[in-house]
Amino acid sequence: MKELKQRSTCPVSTSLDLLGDKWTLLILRDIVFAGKSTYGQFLQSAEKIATNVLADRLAVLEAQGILTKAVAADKKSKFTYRLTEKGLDTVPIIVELLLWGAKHGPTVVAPGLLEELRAGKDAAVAKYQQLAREQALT
Amino acid sequence: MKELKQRSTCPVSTSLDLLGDKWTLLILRDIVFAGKSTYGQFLQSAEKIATNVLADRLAVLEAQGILTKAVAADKKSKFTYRLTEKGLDTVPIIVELLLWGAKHGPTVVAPGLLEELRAGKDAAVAKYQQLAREQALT
DNA sequence: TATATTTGCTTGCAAATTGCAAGTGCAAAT
DNA sequence: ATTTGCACTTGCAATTTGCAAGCAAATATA
Repeated sequence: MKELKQRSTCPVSTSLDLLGDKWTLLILRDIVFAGKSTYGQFLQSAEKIATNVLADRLAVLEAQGILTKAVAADKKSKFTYRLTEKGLDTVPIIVELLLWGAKHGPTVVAPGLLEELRAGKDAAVAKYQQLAREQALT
Repeated sequence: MKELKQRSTCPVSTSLDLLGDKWTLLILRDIVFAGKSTYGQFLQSAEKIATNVLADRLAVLEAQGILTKAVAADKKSKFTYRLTEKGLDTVPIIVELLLWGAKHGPTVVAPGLLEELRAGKDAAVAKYQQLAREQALT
């Protein structure tokens, strides 16, 4: 089991110990905003994560209680990754990264999403968290 | 000049291309929440960043317009790093990381800060942004 | 004026992480 | 019985990180 080393007691630092890399939050983004849940789906994202890096991150995220791994409902040879409540609590972080990137970089955002977030951030965050919770039941 | 490679047009991904590592946001945290501004001060933080990594990150952040480098007011042999408006816009990201870390990890937070953030996130963000702006004038 | 110290880096090198390509094992479909 | 799909694992090269030391210019001290 890979233990996570904590560099300090600062909460920003502690969050970055787990989330501070180029891939982890993209996996969580895929679950929340793209409704993805399987290894194969994560591999298909535009950023092209390497297979070993994906496997490593999924293992760390599961070990840290950010997501759960379960046999898929339809196929026993397939796994379904879902966010825990701790994982759902990262949605505000992802949203702020999204807003910053959309404001300062050349990006493409799903139509309506920016407006929805700007109109009411808390409500939008709650909505996407709830959607992810409901998917976990199917 | 180190060019930043963009993995996709997703705004979350674009933000992580620049901010997605273990050190960059800690430097910004030090400026916003600890009032730091010099190379030597950044080196003294609890997380102990390596000198070459710090030099590299400061160069990237300056090149990307997140911070500005200027000769210090008191000493010509000293430099002062300050946030640009683009840099100040990362404060909400840092705040969300702080809140997540404080909720889910064993951390120590300055007394009153959590209460201040929970009482009114937007107002607190605006306050710390304004404080950083004012420091830039001294 | 000479010497020491402060400040902000740079350099060299070992260790760890990442990226790429290929391969493996198991379940399910054909 | 064989092939396909899915979830990884493995090997290896390239990049990034961490650590220790060194360096150069500006300032402080003797």
